[in-house]
Amino acid sequence: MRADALRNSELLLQAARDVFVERGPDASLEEIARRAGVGIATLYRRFGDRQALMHAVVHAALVASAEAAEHAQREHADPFDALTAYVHAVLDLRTSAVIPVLLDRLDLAEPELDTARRRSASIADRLLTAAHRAGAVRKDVTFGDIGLMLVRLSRPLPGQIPPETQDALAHRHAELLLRGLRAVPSDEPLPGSGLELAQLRRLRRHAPTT
Amino acid sequence: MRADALRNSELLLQAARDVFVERGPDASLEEIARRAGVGIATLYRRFGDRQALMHAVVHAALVASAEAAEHAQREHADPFDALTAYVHAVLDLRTSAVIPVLLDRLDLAEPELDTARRRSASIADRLLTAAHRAGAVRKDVTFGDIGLMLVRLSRPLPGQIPPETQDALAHRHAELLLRGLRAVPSDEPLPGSGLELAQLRRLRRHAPTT
DNA sequence: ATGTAACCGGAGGATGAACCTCCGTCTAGT
DNA sequence: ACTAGACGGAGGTTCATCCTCCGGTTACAT
Repeated sequence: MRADALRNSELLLQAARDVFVERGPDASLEEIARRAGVGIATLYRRFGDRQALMHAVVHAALVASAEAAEHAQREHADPFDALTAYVHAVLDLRTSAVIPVLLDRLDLAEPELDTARRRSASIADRLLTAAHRAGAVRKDVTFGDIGLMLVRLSRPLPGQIPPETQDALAHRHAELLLRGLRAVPSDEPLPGSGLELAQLRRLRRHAPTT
Repeated sequence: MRADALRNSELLLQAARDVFVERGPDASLEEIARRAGVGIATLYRRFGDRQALMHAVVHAALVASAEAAEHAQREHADPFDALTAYVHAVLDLRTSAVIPVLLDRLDLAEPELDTARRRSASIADRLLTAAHRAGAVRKDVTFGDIGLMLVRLSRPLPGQIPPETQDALAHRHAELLLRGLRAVPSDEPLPGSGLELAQLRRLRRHAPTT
């Protein structure tokens, strides 16, 4: 593969990731090409169709975040620090932003994707389990909670906010979230995870939705 | 105004709010009409154009959440409980979801909108100030933090998730957030709000974005 | 330096979605 | 029972996106 072709492939993958995140799975392929700074023909030549492009984007995201998880585990002895590093890495990689957007359109049975998914999930799960075992994280916080909060933190805020600001805010709010996850002395169960729905319902008594 | 016309107006406002949240400010007006269960002509007859519809949606949202804030303050003696009730109410009203989506397209100078905005903001601000004064909320948590986290919590998650699940998750995650906001003994400043950016930078050293 | 295989960009016809008006029908309220 | 006022949806127009084809350009080996 020629060097320029390789470079354009990577530019297209990045652009596709960002545009899918912003505009959803039906985003214009021409906008992706435009954003990558290449012609539309180059996109079609490289990826054939929308499906193949989505597949490539998701595969790259899974591989990158698996590596990030391994790296976080290797570099940080303290489990909470490792988890924190992983959370920030995933925000930078936009993994949690792009995958849910494309999930419905993917063939998850496809072996290449399935392998990458399992690998990524198992390493991330190990990170949280370690944090739990060390007593660093609230007991009632699940893997799903963290995953979904990462989705929320990854998604771009609506309106015209410069990308650097978006990123800075996401990382700041991630810290806010991590404080919420952290085990504290007064460790009451969280409504919805267990039995304490009554308390939540009480607090939600408010003026009716008009 | 005839009763059926009034009912259709309200259905349209609700549908418009939801569709704008899901599809952004350029959402199809025909989809809005479809979702409201009325003909497209009814939408045009009632609101004239997209601009007027957006205006009406935002105005309704501001008024409703101002009322919710007053209600929360009136009903809860404890400032943290009041704040909690307000957060859950705003999630139900979708205020924080719809306003940022339409913000760029609105004429904020427009008096009717400006009045509603000031009123809503000042009441909400009073809620947080009270919580701060009571020492119930971390000192480095700003009004902007809460507002933006509400935006994140309000936005629909991508993919095919049933609305009830979306709502339940949003409220659960709101609790997670509120725990993070709550003042705790080991009350280190949050990176980004003050000076402690070095720590954040250290934790963010991870595998490079590919 | 030069040849060439591989790569590139963009024009352009086809398609389909959304806009917005017009008009014949229906019904809420007196 | 009457009618003012509200209703729905057809349809002409406009416009973005799709995807292919082809003439020009470039990386790289010799």
